[in-house]
Amino acid sequence: MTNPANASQPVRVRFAPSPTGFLHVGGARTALFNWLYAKKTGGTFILRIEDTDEARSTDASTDQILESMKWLGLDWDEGPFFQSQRWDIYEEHLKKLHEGGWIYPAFETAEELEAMRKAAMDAKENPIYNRAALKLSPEEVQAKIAAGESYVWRFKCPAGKITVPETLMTGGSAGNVVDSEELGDFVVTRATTGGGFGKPLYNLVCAVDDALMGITNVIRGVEHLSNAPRQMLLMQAWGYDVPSFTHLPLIMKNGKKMSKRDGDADKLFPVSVSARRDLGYLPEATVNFIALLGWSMDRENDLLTREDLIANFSLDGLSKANANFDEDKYLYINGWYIRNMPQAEIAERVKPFLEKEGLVAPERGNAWLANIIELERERCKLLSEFPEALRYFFIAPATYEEKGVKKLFEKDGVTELLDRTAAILAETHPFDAEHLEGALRAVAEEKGVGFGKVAQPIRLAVTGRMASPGLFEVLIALGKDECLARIRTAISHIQSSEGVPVA
RNA sequence: GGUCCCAUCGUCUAGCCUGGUCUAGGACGCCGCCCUCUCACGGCGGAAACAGGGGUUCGAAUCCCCUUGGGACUACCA
Repeated sequence: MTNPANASQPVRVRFAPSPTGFLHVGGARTALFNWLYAKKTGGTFILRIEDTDEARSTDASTDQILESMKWLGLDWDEGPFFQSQRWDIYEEHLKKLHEGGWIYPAFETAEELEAMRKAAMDAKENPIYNRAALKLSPEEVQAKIAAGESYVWRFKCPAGKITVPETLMTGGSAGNVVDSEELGDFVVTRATTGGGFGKPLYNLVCAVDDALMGITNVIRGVEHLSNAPRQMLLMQAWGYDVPSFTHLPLIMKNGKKMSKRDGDADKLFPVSVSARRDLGYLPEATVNFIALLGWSMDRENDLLTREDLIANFSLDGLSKANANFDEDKYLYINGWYIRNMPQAEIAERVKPFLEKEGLVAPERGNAWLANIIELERERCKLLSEFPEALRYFFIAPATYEEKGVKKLFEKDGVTELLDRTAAILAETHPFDAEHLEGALRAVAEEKGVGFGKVAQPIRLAVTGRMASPGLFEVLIALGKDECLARIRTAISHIQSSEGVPVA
């Protein structure tokens, strides 16, 4: 086996997305693992944009990928490099391949190839190219080119078994052993005419760049496993060192590979990083969660900081089995970060989500805002849940939870209770937790009921809900006047002939 | 169809390479209890897995083979 280039050199890894859509969580994990490996080893993380498919690549996509990487905190040391700006380099390499007799033109049309493939499959054979073009004499080739026939360049795979320096998907061997004849003479350029080379294709540009950029470890999704031997053959044809390869297991969703083709159709569970961000997932939670897809730090801990990840990441700790994208766990981890973030920090992050829903109260001030966010944070697992959770602090309830209305407002004596409580509240000075508790306990005692019997109707009257943070905190945040107004509104609803409006 | 990869609780996984310490550990989810003005948070406890079959061995989740299951690739995309 070829000596991997990473024997003792400093680590150089890369993330090489194609800008044909957004960065999805699978790509993010690939980027993260590369980034982590670089950080852990003190190596270099390179970003390369694989935009050789001019028909499908867009600048908007590149922008979105870069933005998502930044949001995740995956900063790169070199790049971004764009393959579309490196045509000359690939042309040079094509020339070398040609001079070395490694490539040859093949004239079959796509339709012919498709028919051959189908025939091979029907005959239960491996559908690889039959090398018909290789049997053409130089004169025949010249004649076809002169006649303006379209052709592609194919790489002539040498016979024999080759061992790709793969670290993970080895099938129990020292590397990934493949019979190069089963690879087929793969295509390295797009179709062209007139004797030139045509635009280079993925396997070629990837091999050139990985070699030229001095990549020591190619870490990418397992869907590229079968490309590794081809890229290795190419690198060897040029006389370059071959990096070591680590092919990551797939991230599955609903039993199949999670792909950007799945899109963000599912509004609750989109696959793009940017849509997750808009839903209120945190970058630290996202990084933590995707790191756990195919890797684990130890047998105990799942809540990992970026520092934990860097300090403990290792290619040896990688799992080979495909990982299922567990939404529940993602949500749990996100909630954990929301709960454990510094107070000022969480307030800053929630603010834009509130503003987007028009929930602003400049007259209350920033301290008040931070306070109410603090009150609800343990009930929210996504930043986008805050607007609904905090709505009653900004707007008096127009409706009341139906279950609560039945259970609390339709009970005998509730108006008296509410009325009495309002009266006591009105006399409570100062309006703080200590005095509030004294006041409400006094009402409970006076009525001969448990404390909850007093607290619950008040909560429903003031928030419209059955559940909320501690009642005193809510009342204080709202202020005495607002509380009294809401209680009176509730009473009038209960007494009105139309009944209480329910949600 | 061909080639290749993979296989521990429902899910993410530890353990597997270097067989015995595994009556298989943790986490999410689920259930129960506690805390409690509700919800949530938190605490405690519970149910829950080595895909099946053959070997090798004194001994296998760990090594080998087969079966089954899942997946990827099979483009003049990346």
